[in-house]
Amino acid sequence: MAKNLAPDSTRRSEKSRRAIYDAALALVGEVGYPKTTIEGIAARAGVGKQTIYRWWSSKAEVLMEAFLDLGEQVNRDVGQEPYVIPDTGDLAADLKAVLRATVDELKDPRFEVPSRALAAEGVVNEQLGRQFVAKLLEPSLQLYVERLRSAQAAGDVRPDVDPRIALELFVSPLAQRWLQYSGPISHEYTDTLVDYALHGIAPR
Amino acid sequence: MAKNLAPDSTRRSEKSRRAIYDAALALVGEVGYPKTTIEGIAARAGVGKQTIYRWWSSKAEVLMEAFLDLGEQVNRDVGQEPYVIPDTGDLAADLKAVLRATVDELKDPRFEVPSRALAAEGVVNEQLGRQFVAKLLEPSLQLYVERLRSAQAAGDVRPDVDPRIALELFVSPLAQRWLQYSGPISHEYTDTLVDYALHGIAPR
Amino acid sequence: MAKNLAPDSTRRSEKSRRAIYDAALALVGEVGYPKTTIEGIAARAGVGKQTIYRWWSSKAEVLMEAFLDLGEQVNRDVGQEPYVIPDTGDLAADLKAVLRATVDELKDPRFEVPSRALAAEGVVNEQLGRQFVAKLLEPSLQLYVERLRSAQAAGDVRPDVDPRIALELFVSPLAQRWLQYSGPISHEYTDTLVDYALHGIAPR
Amino acid sequence: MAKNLAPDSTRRSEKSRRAIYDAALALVGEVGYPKTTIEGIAARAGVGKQTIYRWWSSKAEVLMEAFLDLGEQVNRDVGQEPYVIPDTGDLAADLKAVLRATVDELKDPRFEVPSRALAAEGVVNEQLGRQFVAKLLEPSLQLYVERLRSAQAAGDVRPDVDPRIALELFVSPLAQRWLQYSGPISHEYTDTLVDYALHGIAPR
DNA sequence: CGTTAATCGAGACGGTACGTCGAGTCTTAAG
DNA sequence: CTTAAGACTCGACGTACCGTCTCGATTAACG
Repeated sequence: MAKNLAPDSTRRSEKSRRAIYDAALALVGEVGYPKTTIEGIAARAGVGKQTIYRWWSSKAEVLMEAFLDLGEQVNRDVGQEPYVIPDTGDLAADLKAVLRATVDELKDPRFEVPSRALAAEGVVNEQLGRQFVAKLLEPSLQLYVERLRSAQAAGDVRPDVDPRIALELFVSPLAQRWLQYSGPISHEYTDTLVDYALHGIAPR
Repeated sequence: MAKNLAPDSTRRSEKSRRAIYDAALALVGEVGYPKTTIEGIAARAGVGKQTIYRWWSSKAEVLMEAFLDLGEQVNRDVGQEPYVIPDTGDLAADLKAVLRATVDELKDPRFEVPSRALAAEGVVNEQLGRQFVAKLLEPSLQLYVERLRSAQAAGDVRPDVDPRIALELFVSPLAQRWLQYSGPISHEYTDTLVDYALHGIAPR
Repeated sequence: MAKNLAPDSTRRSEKSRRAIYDAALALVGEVGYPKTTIEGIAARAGVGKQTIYRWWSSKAEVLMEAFLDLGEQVNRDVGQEPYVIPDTGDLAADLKAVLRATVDELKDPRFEVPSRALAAEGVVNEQLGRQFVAKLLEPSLQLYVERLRSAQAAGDVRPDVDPRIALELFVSPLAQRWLQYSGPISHEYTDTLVDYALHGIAPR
Repeated sequence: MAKNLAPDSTRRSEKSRRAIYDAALALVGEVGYPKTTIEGIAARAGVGKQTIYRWWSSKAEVLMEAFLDLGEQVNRDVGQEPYVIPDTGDLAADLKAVLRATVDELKDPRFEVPSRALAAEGVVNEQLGRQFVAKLLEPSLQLYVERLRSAQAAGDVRPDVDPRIALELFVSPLAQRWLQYSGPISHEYTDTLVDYALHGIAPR
């Protein structure tokens, strides 16, 4: 009997999956996350509702995969390197450059709506939140860890500093302002963050 | 004609308002935000749905006010000062103390569920997000601004530093870890943040 | 104690009563009986809801009184005689004339909507139905009874015939066709009814 | 697009339909028509409200079909002939017999409440009223038409009489008394109606 | 002829039902 | 066995009215 466990993924329709991803992202972009419904995604994708329920367990999960897929797709298109932090030897300049790029990306509506949607869901749904962090946030943060390690090797960062924590000094403020609308975001702002973070706010 | 705008707030039932606040907070605590419904709040409060719709325009708004009210209530009970940052002259120690208290509060389930709910809604609903910031977040942050200004006067913080930005160096990382489950939260962690923020991560 | 019983009718506002009658009839005419609401009547009459509930116990009752009042008003305007059945000595002609007038009245939209509303309510609400009959229907039927009695005296109707039943032979068919849309209504039709009723359908 | 028109009736759940008919009739019988609600029918039938709204557009329509179905069901149970008017050759006796049976039926509460409900709704809602007549009333009246035609052939009714009108002489008075509570209903009463109708009220 | 108690307009209140939407499950027919 | 389609039960939505209940602000009978 035991019929309901584990659909056979070898028989899965690739076309439907693509259509679902596309529909989900399009709808979230057009009407926002709360008004995006499974029913709506199915209709837009020309797919039965069951096809969605068979492979995903929630709207958030669909969107998460769609978003991840979008990322991979973009990466495949652009080149293989997902995106890296430059290492010119000038730590401050490198960090400022990356953060400026991040500021621009955060303001790109193509990414903004689904990112917010996922982030918001993650705040309230711990499981999804951890997934979001593991699959989307942490990989990016690891790039900073690496850059900071390299800076430690070059003597530009104190050796006793924990890079995973240090990076939060400039990344988290930006993240918070964006997430919570707690302040304006600009290149000057992130430049200032880098300066403060590198040298502290206490007088030398 | 124009009859539907602005109910007469002088005739508002205080008892109903209280009951609605209580029910909303209780339900959010018990079943979580998404499963908290207007219908449920009304039923629990022993109130007609219309009485909620008359005075609030969304579940989020109800919860926001309920939460604000809870804060005020607690403040009234405890004493008049909402809560302040000590100024012992030792900036690092003062900040560490407050942040440790914040860590504890963030883990208190009484506040955690509704806070998350509101924060999450604010991520996705800009209007509410800005309200959340203005009414709940910014007032707290202003306390840090004041403490940092005092530290600048005492020569413990460089005079060219913008306190509103500087405070984010230690507040935002904690906020992000809490909001996004992007890392563990502990007293050691916040102590470290203060140290890094005050003196920077670059060698002197 | 006993405060709620019997409002003091000497203090009753005549202006409000008139306004309520007018509003009720206007609304029933405009939107039909089911969409006519107490709230709507009150708003239209510029009257508090309580003023309606104080003096009437249901929508149907308001409408009934409004309709009765309308009748009296019309009678007052036209002349004192409500309306009578002529007695020219020619029974068939007299009945045909009255029924032709009735046909015309039934088609007058000014009376049709509220009459139907009341009649319908009376079908389902026995108390109101009996009131409707007693106050509106029976007085009219009594006129036929009198005319038939006079005809019996003149030898135009068999003396053993019960006039109260006899009148139904021509009145009820018209009433049913009108009430139930069970057939078209015309002067020819009522003429035929009178002929059949007077002489029967069996051959002599 | 155009998705909302015409649900696929081949996939309709027969079980739900039956349950809805049963619930509707039961509720109308128990609490009366005005207190019978779609919500109540759905709950009683163990059915989603949408399933009702999908297939019917109003409470009246549901009840109408339920009532029609009840009739068919009864007919199926009893025998194939719906019910006929006897033709013993004695027209008066035959009519009296049928009308006596009708009187009894009109007093049977099993039929009375829903019949009144439908009739009342039909008074005020022309579309439904005509449906009521077409599906329920007229078929019964046709039986009288046929019996009268047969009587005409036998020379018991004048050949120039229109049977469709003639039947109203005895049917409509009964109908009106029942519908409007305008008089008592009894076997003697209907007998009298038949006598009057057949021979007229004028002396021979 | 003021007093005062009831009625008045207004509308907030606790409720019930409305008709709609979407969730997630289940069934059917086609491939 | 998966798929598109969509009917099903369920529950919440936000709205409309119900009938009850305060509120001042008029009134109108009577003291």
